[in-house]
Amino acid sequence: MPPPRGRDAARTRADLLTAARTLFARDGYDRVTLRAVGDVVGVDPALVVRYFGGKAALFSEAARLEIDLPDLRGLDPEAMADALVDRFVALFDSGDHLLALLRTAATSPEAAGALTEALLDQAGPALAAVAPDHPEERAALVGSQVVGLAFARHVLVVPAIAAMDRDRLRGWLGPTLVGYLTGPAPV
Amino acid sequence: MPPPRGRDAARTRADLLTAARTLFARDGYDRVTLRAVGDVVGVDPALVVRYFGGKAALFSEAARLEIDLPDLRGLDPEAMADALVDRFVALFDSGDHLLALLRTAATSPEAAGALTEALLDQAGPALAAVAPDHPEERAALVGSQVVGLAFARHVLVVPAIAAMDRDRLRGWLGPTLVGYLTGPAPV
DNA sequence: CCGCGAAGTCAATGCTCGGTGACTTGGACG
DNA sequence: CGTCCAAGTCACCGAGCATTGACTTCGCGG
Repeated sequence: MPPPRGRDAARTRADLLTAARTLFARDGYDRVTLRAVGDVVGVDPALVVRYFGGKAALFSEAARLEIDLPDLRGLDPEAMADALVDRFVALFDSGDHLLALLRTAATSPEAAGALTEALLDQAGPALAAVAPDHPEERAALVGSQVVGLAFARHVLVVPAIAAMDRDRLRGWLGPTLVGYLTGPAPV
Repeated sequence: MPPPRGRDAARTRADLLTAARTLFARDGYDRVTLRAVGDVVGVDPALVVRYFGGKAALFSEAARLEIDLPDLRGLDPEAMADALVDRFVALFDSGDHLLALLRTAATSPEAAGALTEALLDQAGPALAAVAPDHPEERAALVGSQVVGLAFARHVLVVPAIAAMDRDRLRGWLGPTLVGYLTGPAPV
């Protein structure tokens, strides 16, 4: 049993935020109710709107994404593949931010914009830095495979993909991602 | 102006179905209302539940997916790549079934199951037929890239990807898909 | 021209949700 | 021990939704 919840606004706020993130990651924006968020923490739903201003604001704070790709320049292909897969897999295997954003992006243009922006503005430059040409296309293709993997693994839960450990993911996806980034462009 | 809607149940039903499919593809299950579906056709929402039994039944009829992959056996890699990309791109570039299912799968376990099942049971065997080993993993990886592409192109609308024509998609994705299917497996 | 069944309408019901504002309670501090 | 403000609660809107069942209207066959 956790210590019997003192009246600590900062702690309550933080608890609400992580509870919301978990629920958003599992159910998506529309199907999460402020009542449910409050229940998880054991607090009245009105507090949620008091602390965050409303459901939309709660979401945008809970789903803020930080991709933090390492510098890929100078890495040999193998190392680059490992770095990419490791970082992206960590992003959706541990941490609910990406999943919350992904689930919600499917039906909310704002969330879709936020996810696209995170992918393009945060991961984009690091990816483009090692692309010999067509940097936007290459970065976007990497993003598409990452998003597809996250979807298959956590939303669809395709058994063959959900069962892969990180090594296996590295083995399959590494070549694809590095190929998109540094391989030859079509015609 | 279309002919002033006679009282034709079959036609009304069909119109409702395609209207629903379009809306589901654009907004996802939760954000589509039976009122909206009725409005598109110019008919009372109660008719929708009369004809289909309810919103859930309407969706599952509207989003029924037929993937219809051609036989890939005996094709050289280039031809196989073209066949795969062409079919999958057609599936989400023209036709709302896949998009409706994809948008909804993000937040509905039933829709997620339906999409997974379509991918595995319909496309799976055709893909597995040309896989030298690990057929489930290979088919699932193809599926993950296809889903990611659909998501990036139609949900996120990443400019670099939304702008690609079919030839360019073939050039970028063909090698990846064929690589997943017939390339060497990791270690 | 009439009547009857199918096609479509209408109003109402019950539910859930986000958000609001007045209220109560806890605890730190003097 | 008492005061006082922040932390938390409570009851309550107003809106939107799917679904229901009784009603009305169209149009075809006789």
